Order: sequence, then structure tokens, then C-alpha cells
Amino acid sequence: MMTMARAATTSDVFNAIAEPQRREILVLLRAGERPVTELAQELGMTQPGASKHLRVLREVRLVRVRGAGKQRLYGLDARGLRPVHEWTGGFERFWNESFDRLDTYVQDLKQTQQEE
Amino acid sequence: MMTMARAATTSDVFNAIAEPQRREILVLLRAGERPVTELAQELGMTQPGASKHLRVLREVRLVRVRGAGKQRLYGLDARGLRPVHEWTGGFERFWNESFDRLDTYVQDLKQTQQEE
DNA sequence: TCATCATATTCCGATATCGGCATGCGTCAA
DNA sequence: TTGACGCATGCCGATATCGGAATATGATGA
Repeated sequence: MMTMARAATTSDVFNAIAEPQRREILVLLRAGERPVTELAQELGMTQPGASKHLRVLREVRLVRVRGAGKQRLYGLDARGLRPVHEWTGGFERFWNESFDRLDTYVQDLKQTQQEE
Repeated sequence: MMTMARAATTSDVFNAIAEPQRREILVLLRAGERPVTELAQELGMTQPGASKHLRVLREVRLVRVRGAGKQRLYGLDARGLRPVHEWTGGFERFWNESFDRLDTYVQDLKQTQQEE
């Protein structure tokens, strides 16, 4: 029993921001709190769709909710993004590296780099 | 067959690093190139398991491969992590905020908006 | 209380994902 | 060529995910 096909990926921040629409929500919330319907409207998704993504973001505490009358105002709580920033920062010295010993391969890399 | 239950999440970097074991692989590769079996061994996963994760990382170009005789040496190509670092960095101003006072929150927002 | 607006939840079908296992493919050495 | 090694791929079952539609819950005001 319990064959477990997947690790505990869910409900962690990396997973939450893996979804493009959820990232869009977070970006929008930088400009300030917003009710669900407004978010849905601005991002071109349905209300249930927005609610579901907000639920995920709430569960990993990237957003907080505040009841305001009939509405529920969602606001950013970006503290959870810090670990991600720091984790990727741990690779900072590698992403400009020259890979000198892999001679031919390096040239390709540098060319690709210029295209970006 | 065009029902599309999911956006094009796959094969982007955010998705690739959403998986804990893939992050572990990347961390290990900071220490240098490694063949598949060695990676699998050090991370306590099966060889096919390692190969599959490496495939995902290869597809988003976070790793590169180099044939070395019978072996295939996987190496880090961390450039793809830079966008993630920068995206999260866009929230840097928000993750030290005190959510106790809405006043300060709004002030910071105005400040941020002027800079962008 | 009742109607209404705002939001959350549930159910559904399609697909994606992950791990395990078996097998295929490529490379090297004898 | 053959066999052994290193690795990739294919298949499978279990589960997770996403979007859409319908519905349930909650708050407000008449």
C-alpha cells in the first residue's frame, strides 16, 4: 500500500512559483493588495482559477489574506522568496564561468551567451 | 486531443528546479563534472532515476554532457539560474517589510513604483 | 430573512509527473 | 565478435496538476 509516486514536492515555494500564472499573480501583488476578482480579471483567468492559485500561494505563505467586507484582499508576503533567491545565488559564480578546460565546448557557450 | 489541461510549464527552468532531487544534482555538480552512476550513488537514487532527472536538466540547459569513453560526464551550466535569481530579486524590497502597518507598506510601494 | 455579490470548494476529464523495473543502445576490451 | 559496463529509454501504476463548469459558503444590505 502507499506506493508513493512522487516526493513531497507540493506545498513548497519552489513548486508554487513553478507555475507561470502564479508568478504573474505575485508580480501583480507587488503593486498592492487586490481582491480575487480583480486579479482574475487583470490576468485573464476565471475566478475559480484565480482562487485555486491563490490557495497554493497561501499554503506556502507567499500571500496573505485580509477580509474586507465582502471581499478578500490578497497581499504579497515575499519572505518565502528569499530562500529561492539565496539558493540560486549560490550559483552566481558559476554562471559567468569560462569553462576554460573544455576548450571547444566553451566557444559554443560564449556564442550562445551573446544571443541572450 | 486538444484539451490541454496544463500550460507549457514543462521544460522551463522554474519547473526543473521545483524538484528537490534535481536541485540536489545541481548542487553536487558545483563541485565538478560527474558521471551518471556516481551522481545516482551519491544521491541515493537509481541510475534510471538519475538519468531521467538529468534529461530534464539537460532540456532546460542547466547541465551539459560530455562523452568520455563509456561514461557521460555531466557538468553544470548555471546560466539558466540567473533569470530565477533576478526574478526573485525583484521582490527583495518586499521581504523585509513589516506587515503590521499598512502605512509603511504603501510608502514602500510608492517608492518602488518610481524606481521602475 | 432573503437576495446578492464575492469567493471558495468540488467534481470532472485530460494530461503530466515520478519511481521502479526491464530493456535497448553505445562503447570499450579481449 | 562477444561480453561487460555505463547509460538512456520505454512501459507501468499511482498520484498530482490544471482548467472548466457547477455549486457551496460567506458576508452584506435591504
